[in-house]
Amino acid sequence: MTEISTALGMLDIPDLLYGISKGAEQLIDVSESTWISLAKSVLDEKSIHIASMAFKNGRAFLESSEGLRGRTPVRISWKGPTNTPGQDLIPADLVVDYVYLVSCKYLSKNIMNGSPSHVFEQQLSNRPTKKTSDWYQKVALVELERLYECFSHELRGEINLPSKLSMLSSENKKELKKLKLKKWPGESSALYLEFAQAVSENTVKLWQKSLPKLVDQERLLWRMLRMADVTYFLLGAKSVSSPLRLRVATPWEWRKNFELKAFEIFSKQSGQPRVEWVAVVNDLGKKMSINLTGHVEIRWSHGKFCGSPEAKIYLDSPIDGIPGYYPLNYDTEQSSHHMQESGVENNPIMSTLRSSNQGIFEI
DNA sequence: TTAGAGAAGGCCGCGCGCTC
DNA sequence: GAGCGCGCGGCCTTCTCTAA
Repeated sequence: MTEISTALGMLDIPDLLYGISKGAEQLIDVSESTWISLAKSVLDEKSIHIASMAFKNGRAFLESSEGLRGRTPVRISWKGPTNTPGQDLIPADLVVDYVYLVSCKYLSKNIMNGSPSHVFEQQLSNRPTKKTSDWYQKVALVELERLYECFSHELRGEINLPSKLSMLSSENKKELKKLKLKKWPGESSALYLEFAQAVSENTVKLWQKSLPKLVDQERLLWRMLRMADVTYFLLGAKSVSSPLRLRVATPWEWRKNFELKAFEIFSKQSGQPRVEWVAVVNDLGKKMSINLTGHVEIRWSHGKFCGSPEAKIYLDSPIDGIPGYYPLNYDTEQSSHHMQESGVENNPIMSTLRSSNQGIFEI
C-alpha cells in the first residue's frame, strides 16, 4: 500500500484516490488484483492516513531538487512481494525511470535480517559465502542443551519430546510449533536467561574478532546502514505523524564528509540474546562528533528449537540523524499546490466507498 | 548418472500481544 | 502509546530422495 501510494504521488494525477481508482500505466508490475486489494485496504481509517502520507512523500520526491525536479516519470517499476535472488544490496521497492532507486520504510526500526554467521563472521559481505549453521549451537551449545533438557522435562504430559536436543526430529518440531508456547515453561525460563546471556557474550567475542581494524568496522557500518555503490532515496515515516524523506549517500560520499572514530560492541542482559553496537562518527564539516547506536537480536524466527536462529539488526538512533542520510530539499509551495486535492478525508470517492463498503472497481 | 519433485533451510519484513 | 519479544507468511536456495 505505501509503496504504490508513494509511486502514485510521483505521477501527474490529482490525488491518491483518483490514482487508486484509475490505476496508472506508468506503474509496472502491479497486477489488477493488487489494485483491487489496495482499493480495499484504504477503506480503513489508519491505512488511508499512512497511504496519504506515502502519496505526499511521492509528491515531495517529484518536486525535490535531488529527486525528479518536477519531471513526471515515464516508468516506475514496483518490486512487489517478490524477493531478489541473492542478497539485496539496496532495499529498493521502486525503480523510477530505470535510474532512481526508492526504498519505502514505514514505522520500522528494523534495518535488515540475516543469518548470524553472515552478520557476525562475514561482516554482511555482498553474498554470504560460508554455509550457515545453527548459531546457538556454535556459541552456547552447553547452555542450549541444558535449556532443552529442562524444557522437554517441563512439557512432559503435554507433548512427547526426546530428552536430548540432538534427538529432536522434524516431526517433534512440528508438534512443538502446534503448542504455540508464548512463555518458557516452569524452570526453563531461568535457564533461558542464562542461555541468552551466554549467546550474547560469546557472540560479542566472535564479532569483535571478525572486526580487527577500524576499516573493517567502517565497512560493516556502511552495510548495516544499507549504504551502497549508488545513492538511493528513503521515503517513509518515523511515526504516524512524521514523514521521512532522505537521500542515502554512497560510502565514497560518506568518506568525504565523515570519519569513523570508534566502533564498540557489547552484550546486554535482555529477555533474548542481544548485542549492542555504538559507532562514534566525526562530522568533518561541522567538526562535531555523532554517536550512532543500534542492536542485533539473535532469535528463532520459527518458534522455540525450530530451525536456525536469525540476526535482526536494529537502529536505535533517530534515522534522520544518521551521517550520510540527507533530508530531501523540495519546494513546499509547489508541492502543496500539487497536494491540494490529496485531502482524502473530504474526497467524494472516499465518502461513497465508506458508505457502500464496496471496492473502488465496482463503483 | 542425471533430472525432477518435494522438503527443509534461510532470508526478509510485517505485525500481534504483552508489559511498562 | 511505545517498546519489546517473538511468531507468521512468503519467497528463494539448497538438499535429499526417487525414478528413469
